[in-house]
Amino acid sequence: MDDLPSERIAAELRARIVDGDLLPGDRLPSTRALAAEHRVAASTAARALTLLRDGGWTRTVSRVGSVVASPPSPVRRRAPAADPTTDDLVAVAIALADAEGLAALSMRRVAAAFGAPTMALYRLVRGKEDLVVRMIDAVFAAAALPPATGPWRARLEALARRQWRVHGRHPWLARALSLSRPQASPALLRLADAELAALEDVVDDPVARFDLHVVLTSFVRGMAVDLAAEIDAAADTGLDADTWADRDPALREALRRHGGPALRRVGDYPYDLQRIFDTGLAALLDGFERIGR
Amino acid sequence: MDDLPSERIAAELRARIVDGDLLPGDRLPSTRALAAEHRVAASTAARALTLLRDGGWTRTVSRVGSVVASPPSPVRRRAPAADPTTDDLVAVAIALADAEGLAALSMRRVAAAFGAPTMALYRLVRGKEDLVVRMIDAVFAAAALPPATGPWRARLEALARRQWRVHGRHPWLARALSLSRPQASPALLRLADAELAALEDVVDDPVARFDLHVVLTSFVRGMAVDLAAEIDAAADTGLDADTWADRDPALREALRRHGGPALRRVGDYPYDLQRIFDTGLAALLDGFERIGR
DNA sequence: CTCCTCCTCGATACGGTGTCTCTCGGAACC
DNA sequence: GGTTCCGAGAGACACCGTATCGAGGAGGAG
Repeated sequence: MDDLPSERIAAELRARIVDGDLLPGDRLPSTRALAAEHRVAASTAARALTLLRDGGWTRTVSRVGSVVASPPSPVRRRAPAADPTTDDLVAVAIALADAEGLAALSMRRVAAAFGAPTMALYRLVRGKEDLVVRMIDAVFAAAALPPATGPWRARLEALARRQWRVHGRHPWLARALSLSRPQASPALLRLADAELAALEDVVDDPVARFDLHVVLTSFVRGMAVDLAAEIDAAADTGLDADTWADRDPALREALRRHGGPALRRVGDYPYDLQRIFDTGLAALLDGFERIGR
Repeated sequence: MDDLPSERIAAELRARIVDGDLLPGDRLPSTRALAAEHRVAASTAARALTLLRDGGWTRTVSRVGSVVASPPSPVRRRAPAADPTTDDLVAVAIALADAEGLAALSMRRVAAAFGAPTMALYRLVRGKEDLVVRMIDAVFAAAALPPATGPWRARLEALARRQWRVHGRHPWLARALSLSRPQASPALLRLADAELAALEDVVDDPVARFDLHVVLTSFVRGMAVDLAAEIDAAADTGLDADTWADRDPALREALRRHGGPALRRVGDYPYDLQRIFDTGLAALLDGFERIGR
């Protein structure tokens, strides 16, 4: 994470401030001095200073340079001067991914849609992975949490269906979730909290409770992969095949060649993911009920 | 699937042979003639002829060109002279993905590991997606199917655990499955068949049966995404964190900031995916049992 | 008002990706 | 032995994510 030279330099300076080596009011080394000391470009050193300023560690004093700020108040550090347009950027990226899929989500294309030069994105976002994580958080944050009252089963069902609907609206989501390592997204944490609260009525053991939360989430995510495939298969072919095997002749052929007797006995299968999701969710919650008893 | 010009041409010629338009011993159009007729590069036309020859439809006669072969015996067609090195290539690719992850799986790197120039891969494999699909098929085909006898629950459990173990051995698999559109892989079809056979003892309605199959498969796949993240997180950090929040300080911090009361009540959570998988599988099969009754 | 310092910005560059194309060397027949 | 043909592989192409660095503007000091 701290692989960028600018971040390495910023971290080092931050350490000196924390250690008391640099006191409030002290001047930090100038951009030029930093550049020479660390053998990096001046702009790299400048970005290190910017990072510190954005973090509230320093302030810039005209004609003097960067100066260690007064011990940052908790409030200051809690809201690190988030550039308001970052949210706009994320919204644009979501729209692009919705329209053209995750594969089309390149920094250059997002920048074009955003009306900014490519490298301007890197001032709002740490990199592509950061952008994707913010997109994930944003789509989950957009839908309101269902009320936290009533029987646990109804609450869990509502929560699962909420996630399912988000996946339906944003087909890229399942792939993004499986590509990016699980992140501490506020919206996802709120979701987890709501699920855990509902699960408190199912099992007392907190570990078992969390296990069930992971199970439910994984189930929805697993189904969402199918949903994503379904949605952009429909987008590709223009028609959404009702029947599984109709979707593509190669599949039907392979089925004929490699499919065993049980598969053949199924015959024409009306492929309807919503029905399958309902079935699976009901089965899983039935299982939860049995655990509770 | 038949998007490549060479395959389109091969398919057309194959159709003419099947129709009797071209009889055994007849000369096929020369490479040049095909190229001119279809307005493609000579090498493309040549590849079409190669495809036919590899499929056993034609043989090459010196100084004459391609000639329609005698009606291929069933045996011949069953084993379409599969270039034996394709399997070697897939094995090399699997080893590379196991060792360095899906991100490192580039055609150039596979070619280097395979000891061949990059473009040589394209004679064994249609492209990268084709390679990945073959990898998926290969890893599922490698493990033997459990015996198809005994109570349905034990059979389903064995099948699910088998898939789970495959995911554990090949962490790239979950991501590959979610990236590639579902393919008609022989090994996966055999798996589906076995699951459906076991499910025949659960529900009579074939549609509901297939629904349950999709549910079970999706559950395993969803859990496998977590498994993949876990495995390569462990590979990155070197240590495998027993406790969920220990894994990375940023997560702990986010938990403190955004985590709600229910999340906090969980406290230190021993993160053990095998236990979670067991719990989830048991819950799901409990649900299946209730449907059966 | 002028000058000078500093910083911000974005064009460019780099090392990668998957795949197509085209040229060249060599083998096989007249 | 000359010519024809084919296949192999090097390079080209259009992208990707992002580090770097030169040019430009903003803003305070004198």
